[in-house]
Order: sequence, then structure tokens, then C-alpha cells
Amino acid sequence: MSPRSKAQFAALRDKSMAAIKSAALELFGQQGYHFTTVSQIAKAAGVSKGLLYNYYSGKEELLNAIIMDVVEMGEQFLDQLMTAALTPLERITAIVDGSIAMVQSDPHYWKLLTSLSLQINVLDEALTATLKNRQAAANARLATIFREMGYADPERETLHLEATMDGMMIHYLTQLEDYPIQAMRDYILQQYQRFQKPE
Amino acid sequence: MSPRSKAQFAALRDKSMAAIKSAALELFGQQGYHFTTVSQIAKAAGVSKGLLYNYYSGKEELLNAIIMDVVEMGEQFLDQLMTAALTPLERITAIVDGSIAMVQSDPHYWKLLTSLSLQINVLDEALTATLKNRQAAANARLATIFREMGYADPERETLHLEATMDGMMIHYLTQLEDYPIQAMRDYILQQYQRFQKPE
Amino acid sequence: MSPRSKAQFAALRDKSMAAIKSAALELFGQQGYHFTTVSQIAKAAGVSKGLLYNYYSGKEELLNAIIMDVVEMGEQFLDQLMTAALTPLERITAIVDGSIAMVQSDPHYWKLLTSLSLQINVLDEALTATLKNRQAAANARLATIFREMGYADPERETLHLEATMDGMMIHYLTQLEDYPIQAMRDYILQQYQRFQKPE
Amino acid sequence: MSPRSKAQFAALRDKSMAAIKSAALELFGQQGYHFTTVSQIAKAAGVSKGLLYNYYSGKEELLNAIIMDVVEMGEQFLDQLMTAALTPLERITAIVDGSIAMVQSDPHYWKLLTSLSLQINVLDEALTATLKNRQAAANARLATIFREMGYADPERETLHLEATMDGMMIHYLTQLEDYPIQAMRDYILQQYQRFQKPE
DNA sequence: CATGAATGAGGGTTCATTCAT
DNA sequence: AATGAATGAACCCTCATTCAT
Repeated sequence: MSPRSKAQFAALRDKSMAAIKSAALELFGQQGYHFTTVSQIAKAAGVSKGLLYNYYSGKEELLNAIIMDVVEMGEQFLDQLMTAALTPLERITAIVDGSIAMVQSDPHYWKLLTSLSLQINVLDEALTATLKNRQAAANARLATIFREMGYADPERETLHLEATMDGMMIHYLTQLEDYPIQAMRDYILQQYQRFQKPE
Repeated sequence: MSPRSKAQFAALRDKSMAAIKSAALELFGQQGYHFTTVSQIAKAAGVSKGLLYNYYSGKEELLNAIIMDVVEMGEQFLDQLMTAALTPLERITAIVDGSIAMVQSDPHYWKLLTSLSLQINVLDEALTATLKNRQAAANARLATIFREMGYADPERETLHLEATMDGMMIHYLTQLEDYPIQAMRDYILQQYQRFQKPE
Repeated sequence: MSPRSKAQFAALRDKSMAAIKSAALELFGQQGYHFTTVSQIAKAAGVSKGLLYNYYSGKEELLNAIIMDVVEMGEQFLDQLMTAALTPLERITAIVDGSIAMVQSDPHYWKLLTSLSLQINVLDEALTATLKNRQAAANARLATIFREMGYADPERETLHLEATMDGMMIHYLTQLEDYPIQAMRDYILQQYQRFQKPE
Repeated sequence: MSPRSKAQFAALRDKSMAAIKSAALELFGQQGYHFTTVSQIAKAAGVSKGLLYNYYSGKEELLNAIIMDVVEMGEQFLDQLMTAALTPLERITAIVDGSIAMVQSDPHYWKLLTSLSLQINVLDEALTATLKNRQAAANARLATIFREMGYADPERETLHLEATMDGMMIHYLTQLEDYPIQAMRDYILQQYQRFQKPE
């Protein structure tokens, strides 16, 4: 019936949406959310401003879409890791190394995310709530690893690892090659390697 | 009719500048840097926009001035702490507790500062460089504490403490009363309490 | 596989055009002409924007088509009334009551039409001229009623009735149930009932 | 204290606000509200767009301000008329003639107002409510005239006169010199001249 | 006949900054 | 030292319309 099939329309749409998201991610990461204009994004994506607004209700929704994409990528990473046949220590090592790799491969973007999470009036409440829930779920999974290792308070251990990792990350993001990230990584993992399960 | 003395002018000037900085700090903290307008600051400070521009070349310089104030406050705190008659462990405890107290007393403001430090194009290069130097100096002083305690690699220990502290802070700033900051504080300090100086 | 007959195509076409006009009428009436978008009309009519532009050269022509429909409905009503076997007073009563009934049955729509007739740059000149002619023709028919009744100046009487009716309508449209439209109707008709044909 | 006195600032401000309102009134009247852009208004007023927004929160508030100005002019006219030493018939004559003169002197503007009162989503609720109240107050004053003349139902007579007047006005506004407004005026007043106070 | 992706000119609005006094 | 009126560039967003298929 249709001159273009549904699938053709969908392909067109998906392509444009992906181009827009990709351009926005790049620019938000490089310049920051507030300093990036919708015009810049449209131009970088090779589409008109109007088309951008056909697919995203505004600059903020575009940001939300990007963040959700990344959240889901992170969860898939954690899924794979938790279902793989690994010892607890190997899992932790994979998490630490995976996190470092992610941040190293796209530091601008992680600056953006961390910064946004601390800003007021930028992320809308619905998204903030979602992120909180997802974070809690991830924490619970991490805690099972420490429980398996025999830690007395796995939840506290989870929070401690996350604090150290996130702190390390913001220092790395601020200083980049001046920060001894590999040495820090080794030092963090050392503690878990030395841990002896109490009788 | 008698002209005001130079001292009187200086007093007026200092009072206005302080009012401006105070108003800006308050508003930046509550609303974020980008969502705070110069007009709002001037109105809150009880001065005209024109006067604000007499004292500060713009919104950004005002931000810089505020940040430098805080940096100096932090350094004074560290000064007092390092010259007081304390054991190394007491010093570390004071640093940890002092940091937590500061963040708890004005979380909005620390959200702002942390967020800004991760944003690009907001803080100018000169200020960024200054902050880096000051941070390095503070690190060196912290390292002396760990050296005194007998740690094998005091610099690494400093970075580790800072990472854990900063990570904890951003989690606290994001979750506030949902974050068990006291328990984390105890756990962090525990490690230093248990440390045995190698023979 | 057999191609559709011309009649089938025409039926499809008429159905789509009617759906579009109906949707447009509804939306223009509810939201006003300016606040209704072509996309909304197409969606409400269940057709694509492209198809809408196949049938109507744009938003304005669609409006014109709707207005012409109503003009023709009004003329048919007048036709029936003038050819029916009625006394002059019955005719006037029917006109007054018919007008009130029409406006009461769809006040949003009549708000729209009245408002449009007063706006500049919305209705194009050709349509405005047409409306003027049709109005003049209707006036002439109305005047015959008053002439039949023996009024000295039937044209003036026509203008007077129309002014009173239209004024009453805009007050009704503005105030709706707060306006005593039935009492006004009675009062208007009373004057014609009391009129005595001069010898 | 101030480099410009308060009065000087106020004069500057009032001059600009008046220029803006005057330009807006002119353009709204000529082109209609929706077809007039803020840029056009600013240019016609000889000020920047920014200044316009210093004084009016937007296009709509500017419209509201203009409407309120006119409402108050109308009320002043009615005030003068009601306090002057006139017979009831002279008062009515003055109201009719005054209304016609107002509409004749600025037809575009009255087209605008009438059209707006019938449009949805244009005038905000607060203004609509205010206009309703003012209209009711004006009606009450008009009714006192008819009461004084001895009409059995002065309120109804008021509504009737207003309907006829407003209807006549929209016909005049639509047809201008083609509409026999003086003849209509005479015919309307004739009815009141002939009225005999019942015993 | 029918689709909806794509356009782009132009709209209303904001706000850091300047400047005459 | 101090004011606030005035600027204008740039922003986000809308929507009637076109067009390849």
C-alpha cells in the first residue's frame, strides 16, 4: 500500500535518530550540555533542526535518551560479567578494569555524566529516579560478589569500592595522563586479593 | 559636603564586593551556575548591575573569585591542622571529619564546585592551573602524615584516601540522607587505625 | 489486481476529503484556526499530511472550503424556509429560532467563523467577496418578508434585525449559559408581532 | 545619590513603554495579533526587542496592557457621561454617538478587540474575568438610564441595545463605507424617542 | 492514491554586557 | 561610586510545506 514500506520508513527514522544521538553525545561530551546548541547538533548530525524536533521533544529529552542508552550498555556489561564462569575476584577485577577502560575510551562523555549528576535542574526527576533504581540494582549484584567472598558487610564493601572507583575516576578525568590510574587500580585490587575469608 | 576619605570608599567597596560574592555563592549553589543570572545576583546583593560590573569583569570572574575564597579557606583549615599538636592518626581523623562537616553544612555549594571542576569551558585555564597547583601542594602535606606513620608509598596512600573521600562525597551529595556517611567514615578510618608500622 | 474503477477512486477521494474537512472543522472550532496545526488535522482525519496536501493546497484553502460548506448550508435553510407555506411572521420566527439553534448546537464553531470574519489576512479576498455577495442576496430575500408585512423601509428593517441578531449571538458566544438568549429572542420577536401594517 | 534621578529614570521608562504600547496597538490593529511579530513592534517603537521584554513579560502581556488601557478609557467616558447634567435620552444618544465615533476613528483596533473576545486561548483567564466584571458594571449603569425612563425591564433593554449596537458595529467594521451607519443610528434612537413612560 | 521523513524560515524569548548620566 | 535603561546576538522551538518513493 505504502509507497515506502513500513520497514523502509523505520530504517530512515532509525538512521536519523542514531545520527542525532551520536552527534549529541559527541558534542555534549566535548563542550558540555549547556554549551552545546541544538543547531550544532543538527549540523553535526547532517539533519535539519526541524527533524531533530520530530524525534526528540527538545534538548533535554535528547540528553535523557543518550543517558538511558549508556545505562543500558552498563547493565549489559554487568549481565555478561555476572553470568560468566568466573571466581569472585575475577569478577571484581573485570568490573574495575572494564570501568577504567570505559572511562579511558571516552573521557569527555564521563565528565559530562558525572557533572550532570551533580547539577540541579538539568536532569528531570523521572530520569533521576530511574537512575537511582538502576544504581541500587547494580549495587545489589555487586554485593553478592562480596558476600560470596565472605565479607562481613558486603553492602558496605560495595559502597566503599564504588566510592574509591568513582573518586579515582573524577581525578583521572580531571588530570588524565597525570594521574597514575594503573597504580591505583593495582592497589585497589590488592586489598581484595589479600582478603582472607574468616573461619 | 566633605569628600569621603579613601578609607571610607574602600570600606564601601569591600562591603559591596562581599555582598555580591555572598549573593552569588548562595544563588550559584541553589540554582546552579548556568541558571543564575547576573540580574538575580545584583538584586540579591542589593546593588545595581552596573556596580557589579565595576567590581567584577563578568559572571565568570565572579565565579572565580568565589572559588578562590573557598580554596583559601580550605588551605587555612589545613594550615591549622598541620601545626596543631596532634598524632598522625588524629590529623587524618580531623581531615576526614572536617571535610564531611563542610560538605554537610552546605551540600548545594559543594555540588556546584564538584560539578564545575568537571565541566569544560566554564572555569578558565588560569584558574584551572592554579587549582591544580594548590591541590598538588595539599597532597604533599597530606603525604607527610602518611610518611610519618610509616607507609611504604605515602603519595599513593594520599591519592587513595582522596579518591575514596571524593567518591564518598559525590555519593553523599547525590543521595544525601540516604547515604550512610557515618558508617563509611568509620570504615575508612578503621584501616588507618589498624595499620602497623613495619619494623 | 484489477484496477479500481474511476467511481471507486472518486468515492475514496470524497471520503478522505470529507474526513479532512470534518476533522479540520472540529479542531478549528475547539482550538482556533491559528492553534490548529496541519499535522493535527491529518492525524485526526486518519490520513497522511501528504494526502491532505493532495486535496487542499494548504491550511487556508481548507478553511475556505469549510466556510463555503457552511454558507451553502445556510442558503439551503433559507431556501426551504422561503418556499414553505408560511406567514411572514412565521418565517421570521423560523429564521430567528433556526439561527439560535445552529449557534447553540456548535458554539465553538460559530465563535471561529465570527472571529475570522473580523480578522485581516486570514480569509483571502476572493472568499471575502463571495461572502459579501451571498450576504447581500440573503438580505434581499429577508427584505421581501418585511416588504410583505408592510414595513416602510424593509431593507433598513433587515439590517436592524441582523444587527440585533448578530450582536445577540456574539454576546451569547461569549457568555453562553449566562446569557438570557430565550428572553432576548422573545423580546425581538415581540416587536414584529406587534407591528401594524399601516393603512 | 543616583547619577540619574529617580524621576529621570521613570521618564525614560514611561517613554519607552508608551512607545511600545503605541506601536503594538497600531500593528495589532492593522495586521491582527497573530500576524504581528515582536520584532515588528520593537522596530516600530524604535527600541530593541530586549527592552520590550524588560517591560512586558511577553507578547500576550503587552496585549493585556493595551486592552486594559482601552477598557479604562471607555470607563472614563462613561463616568463623564453619567455625571453630566443630561436627560436620559441625551445620555443614550451620547453613548450611541460616542461608540460610533470611537469605532469610526480606529476601526482596525475594534476589529481586533471584537475578534479577540471570540477567540480561544488568546486572552488569558484573568483578563477575561476582569473584562466580564467591567462589562457587568457598565451594564448596571446603563440600566439605570432605562429605569429612569420608566422601562418595565431595564436590564433586558440594556442587553437589547448592546446587542443591536455591537451587531451594527461588526457589520460596519466588515463593510465600512458600504454600511449605512448613520441611518441605523437614527433608527435605533427613534425607538427611545418614541417611548412613552407608562402611567 | 498515499506516506511520513525532511526542511528551513521565522517566531518568541533570554541575558550578559554596555553606557549615559 | 552607582544606577538601571538599553542593546543584540544567540538561543530553543514550531510548523506549513515539499518530496522521494
